[in-house]
Amino acid sequence: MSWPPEHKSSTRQRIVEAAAKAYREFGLDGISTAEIMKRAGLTHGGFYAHFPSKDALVAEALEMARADTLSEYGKVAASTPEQGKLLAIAESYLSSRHREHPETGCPIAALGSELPRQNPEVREKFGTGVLAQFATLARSMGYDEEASARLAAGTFAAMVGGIILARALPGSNDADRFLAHVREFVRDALAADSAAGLPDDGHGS
Amino acid sequence: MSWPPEHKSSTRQRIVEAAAKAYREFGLDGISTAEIMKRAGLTHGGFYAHFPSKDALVAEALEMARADTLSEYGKVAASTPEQGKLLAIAESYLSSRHREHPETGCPIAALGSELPRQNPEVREKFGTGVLAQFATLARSMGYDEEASARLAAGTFAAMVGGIILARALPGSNDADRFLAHVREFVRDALAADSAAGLPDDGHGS
DNA sequence: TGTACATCAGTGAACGCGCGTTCACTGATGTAC
DNA sequence: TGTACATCAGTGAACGCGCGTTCACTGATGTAC
Repeated sequence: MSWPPEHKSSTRQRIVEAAAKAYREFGLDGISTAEIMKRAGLTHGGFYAHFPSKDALVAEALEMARADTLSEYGKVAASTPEQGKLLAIAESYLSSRHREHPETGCPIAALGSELPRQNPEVREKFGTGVLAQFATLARSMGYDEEASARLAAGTFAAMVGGIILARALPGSNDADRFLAHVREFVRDALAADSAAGLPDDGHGS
Repeated sequence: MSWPPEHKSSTRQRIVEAAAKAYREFGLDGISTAEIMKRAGLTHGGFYAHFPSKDALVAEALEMARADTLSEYGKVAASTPEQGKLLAIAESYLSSRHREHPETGCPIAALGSELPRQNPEVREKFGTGVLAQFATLARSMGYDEEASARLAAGTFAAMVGGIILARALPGSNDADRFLAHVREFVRDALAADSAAGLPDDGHGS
């Protein structure tokens, strides 16, 4: 053992971090392992000393990006009273800042439509993480189970779709106006629901 | 002029159709021009007699997919009374069938997160189309302008995000349950809003 | 304390392969006579 | 009506190029004495 044991693992960590950022910025097919290694301060030859394949790096990078995003919105939730957590997360997510910075934002918004085409390992790992994250989110909402699943699902969908659509629009003015409309929509939807009362699931129609 | 004039243009049409379907199924980087030509019943060499570059085909294929999707939901709207059009479109969009068939579905749901990374021509053309389509949708809703922009934006976001998330989840049971929750969320949101009255924009808080 | 050594993280050249693109050619078509 | 011809849609081989991956080598490190 000639190197400090933490040396290799910290290098590995640096590669995963570089990948998590670069994949969100350029897409899973938009940046090479060589370029990622370069961004981690290394040459491409050493890649396979750390990972068995590119797909293995993709899986780890997605996992890191997802966990980072979760913890970021966990902080938002922590500083908000019980009833307002979901709305606070949604408004923070549906921001111009998030729209402008995919590389540090939610990996589902940055890479969502590429996920179904990844190999089964990558897809299953990430999908399971998303599902668990979503269930945790829903349960912490303070509604009964059926109502929280509905509110969390709808809000989550509007968040992801809102950012993806805003990024697809040409011109930041239209994009920001669109985002503002989605925030208002979510705010009204959550307000209407909590006004309808908590014990009952407040289900209209 | 030795060939009937419509011959070349119908071949070209066949290529665009094959591309529109294949890109939605495999992604913009997931299928080669050679394979698309094969699916159109041709060999790859002839590609550049029809298009100046792959990007040109991408732009046309996205445009066709977008227009097709618009007209499909236009039919749904046409067979629904004024107040229910938006909800009818959303429920049809947020279906298991749509989740299972990206290749004939909405190109934003299939390719949304790849769009910001396309070249400016492709991005601008498609983004402008989406914006125009969205504006048309909003105006035909029968609400006042501000309210329709808000409802159309939020519903549109929930539609796109709902399908993308459902496709990212592992296992069709969880995916379909998620889609059902998003449909309920949208239904409640639209019902709450129309209950709040039309002349005023029904805007809470 | 200083030197020889074994380890192994990292280097850099090379490999197939598939891609977008190019181009000389082929052969089916409608036209001229 | 039949034949020679010009046109051009489509063919298929070839081209660079960048990618993921492999591998023989280098040189910085901690250890043994």
